Amino acid sequence: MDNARKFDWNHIRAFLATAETGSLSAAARRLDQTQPTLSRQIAALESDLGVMLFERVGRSLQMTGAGVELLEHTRAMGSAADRIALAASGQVQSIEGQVRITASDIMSAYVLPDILRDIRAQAPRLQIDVIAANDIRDLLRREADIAIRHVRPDQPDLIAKLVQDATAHFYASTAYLQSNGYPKSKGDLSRHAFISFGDPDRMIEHFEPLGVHLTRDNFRLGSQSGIVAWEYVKQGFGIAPMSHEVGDSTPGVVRLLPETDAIRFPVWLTTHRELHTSRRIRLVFDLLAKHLSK
Amino acid sequence: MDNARKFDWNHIRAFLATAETGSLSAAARRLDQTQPTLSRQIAALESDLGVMLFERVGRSLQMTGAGVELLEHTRAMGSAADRIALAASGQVQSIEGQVRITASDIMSAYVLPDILRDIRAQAPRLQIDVIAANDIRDLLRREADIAIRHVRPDQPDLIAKLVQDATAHFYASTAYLQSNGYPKSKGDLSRHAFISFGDPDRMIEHFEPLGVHLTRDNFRLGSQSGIVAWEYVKQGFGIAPMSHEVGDSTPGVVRLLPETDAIRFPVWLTTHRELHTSRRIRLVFDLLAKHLSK
DNA sequence: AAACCCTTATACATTTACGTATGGATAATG
DNA sequence: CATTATCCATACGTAAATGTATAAGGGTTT
Repeated sequence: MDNARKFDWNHIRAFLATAETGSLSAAARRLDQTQPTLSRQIAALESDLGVMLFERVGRSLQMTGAGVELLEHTRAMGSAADRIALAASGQVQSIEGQVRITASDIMSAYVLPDILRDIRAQAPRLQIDVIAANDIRDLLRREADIAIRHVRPDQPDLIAKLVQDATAHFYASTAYLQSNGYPKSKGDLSRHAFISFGDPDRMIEHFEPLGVHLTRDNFRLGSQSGIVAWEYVKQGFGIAPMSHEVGDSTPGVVRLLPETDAIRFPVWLTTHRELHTSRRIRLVFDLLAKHLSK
Repeated sequence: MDNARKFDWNHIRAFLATAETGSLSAAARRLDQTQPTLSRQIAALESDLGVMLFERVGRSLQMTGAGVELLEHTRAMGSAADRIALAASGQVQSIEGQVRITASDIMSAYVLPDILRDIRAQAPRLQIDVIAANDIRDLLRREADIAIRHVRPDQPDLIAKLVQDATAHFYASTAYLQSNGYPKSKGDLSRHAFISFGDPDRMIEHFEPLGVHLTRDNFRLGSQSGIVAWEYVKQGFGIAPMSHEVGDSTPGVVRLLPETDAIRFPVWLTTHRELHTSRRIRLVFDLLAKHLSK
């Protein structure tokens, strides 16, 4: 019947790459896939079309007459795909307007820059406003378009996506540790100085279930600004928790109790319903999701 | 970067079908897929390209300007795919030569016809010889090109593929059952007349582990030909095992002890190494594998 | 205005495809 | 002639895509 009319279009791409490079292994490298995958895809395509495309003669492949016959149309398909990519890229680059992102000051300063670089590359005409704030802004009142938060939003009108299950550890500067000693266990932490982000009482009750028992006496210095507090940690004033992504890449600061279980916190990407209609918000949302999901 | 240059080509087909039919559900029906699959594929394509293709407005989708822009190139890609299918179909139809298939006489008579019809439709110039034989032919001596067997071949030079784990049951004609009574349990079978395929002793020892205890006295009639023996069953001479595929589609014959576990036997498709180089053998082998795998 | 039909989006279980590791085979190299 | 390197095919565990079931949102009809 019209059995041959349903084949996997990706297999055509595999055939094209194999024909142009001359081997399955080279095609796999070009397509960022593995050689067994290409091997199976070509075999499946041959089976679907009912035609042999290559003769396996020792180590190298030789294209059959049928393969040559199909190659021309395959090239046409490939160039159409290239034109789609090109046109889409042009559409993206023409996107303009404003998108406001709100995130914690820590994330705004230390995590977002790499992502913003990619956004800039893809849509140079877009204007991004980063609202660095540790209190939660109201998306429904359009104080921002996209929010990066660590709690799930309660309003059902918002679109929320859990993009990461991040981990945090305790960090301190080497200078601090040389003066005050290295804590060997969770119990040792109670004798150390901590830097608070925001309300110390909330930090105390947050660490309690983890087996880290602190009191207000441990918090002699702090700031509502995460960046400022982290600066105090770098300067050797004490210990503070930090996401491993930021902590591990800060020079002069080391992770404490590395064998202890990490502190886990979720990362939620939130936006209002306009995501479904606005190209620019959609673009930024997708790129944020891609990068934050690692 | 050139992020948009790597997208799933099948998603382009999904976009094309959605654009031409006007809805995800209709596109899913055209492509023999489900609506959630299409929904995800379009969403993934939009994310990969960084462009919104449709606006979700109530029940119907409306294409965006970006979608219209890409549609033209998408059509080009689709028509190239159609030309590939057409050219491949032409290549298949031009395949000619002889292919010899060996199988049991039962399978040759009752199972192969439907498959042969498909082979004929795809490659009308192919000459198929079916060697109906219940003894095993030697493929290495080229007595046949492809063998359908119920045991795994021992020669390592052969290519073997397990295509099915078939099931068989006991069958008898309604006329026989009205005269001799319906067996209610495996034990009842010992009091009935059986028709033998080939050697009765081998059948006896084959049924022993299944809890069906027979002696030579149960076999008063038989034939080395499966078709002839099955004819005797239809004529009411006794009981015989038969694959459910054949048994269930034979009028006037019913399955005994339906709640009893089925008799299981494997179906192996075997060919010589020429499979890798011969288009016609490859074609027939793949079609047999497709149909026999259900 | 209520009921219905058709649409799209989400949650979960299953199937499918993929990557890693390995074996076999052939051509190029010392 | 042995050795190395490169290529393709197969086996198996894992990750991704698919299908089923279900909910929710709009139009259309009664």
